[in-house]
Amino acid sequence: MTGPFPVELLLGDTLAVARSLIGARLVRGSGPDARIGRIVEVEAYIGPEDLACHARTGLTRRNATMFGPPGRAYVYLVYGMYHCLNVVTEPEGSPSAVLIRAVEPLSGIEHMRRARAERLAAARRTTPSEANARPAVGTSAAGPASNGARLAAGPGLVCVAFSIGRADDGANLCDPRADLRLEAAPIGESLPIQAGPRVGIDYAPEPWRSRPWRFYVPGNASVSVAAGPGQDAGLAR
DNA sequence: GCAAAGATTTGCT
DNA sequence: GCAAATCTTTGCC
Repeated sequence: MTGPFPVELLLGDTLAVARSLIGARLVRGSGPDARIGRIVEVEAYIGPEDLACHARTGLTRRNATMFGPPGRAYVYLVYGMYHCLNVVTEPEGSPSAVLIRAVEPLSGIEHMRRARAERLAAARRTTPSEANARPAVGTSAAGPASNGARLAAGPGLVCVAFSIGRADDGANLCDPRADLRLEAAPIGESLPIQAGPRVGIDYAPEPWRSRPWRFYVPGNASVSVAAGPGQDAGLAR
C-alpha cells in the first residue's frame, strides 16, 4: 500500500526532491474510479537564477504559486493548449518546482483513456468543418497504446489523463483528502534513476540549457519520447 | 498597446 | 522531418 506524501520531503534541495518524486504516485479521485499513476520522469526548476525557470522574471500572476509553500500544484498553460503540472518545492518565498513530465498508469486506465478521447474530440470540433469529415485518429481504444503506457507520457498528456487544469493551480498535493494528490511509493519499491538535460528549454542560455536536471526511469515505456531513447542508448550500458 | 514566443502534441509532407 | 493548433504571458515601442 501507499501512504500520504510528507511535505517535509519537499522542503529540501530541489534536485534531491526531484529524485525522491520518481516512483511517487499521482492520484486523482477515490474508490474504484480513482486514477493512479507512478511518476517516472521529472524536471527540476530552481529559483530566479535558473534562466530556464518561470521564476526568472520575478513574481508574476502566473508563477505566484511557485513563490508559495511547498506541496502546492503549480499549473500553467503552455503553447495555448496544454497544461503542465509542477510540485512546488522549498520553503515559501523560494520559487522552485519540479515538473511532472511522465506518469506510468497503474489504475483507472479506462478513465484516462476516456479523458484523452474527449480531449481529442473537443479539439476536432473547433477545427474547420472539413476536418470533421475526416475519420477520427487516435480516439480508438485499440492501437499501439492499448496497454495505456503512453497515456501520460509527456507533461501535457499527464494533465489530459488526470484532468488537470488551471482550477488545480495552488491545490495542496500533500493533503491526503484532496481529490488530486501525491502518495508515497510503497515501502521497499526502488526504481533506477537516470539524469539528463531538460527538454524544450532552448531559449535558456548556458549553463542552464545543459544542466542535467531531468530525471527519469531508464527503459520505462511511459517516459516521454522527446529525449528518452537517444539518451538511454548512450547511458544504458 | 502590439508583437512574439512558449517547460507540447499531433498530423501531414 | 516539419508545421499547425491556440492563447496567455512577456518584452518592447
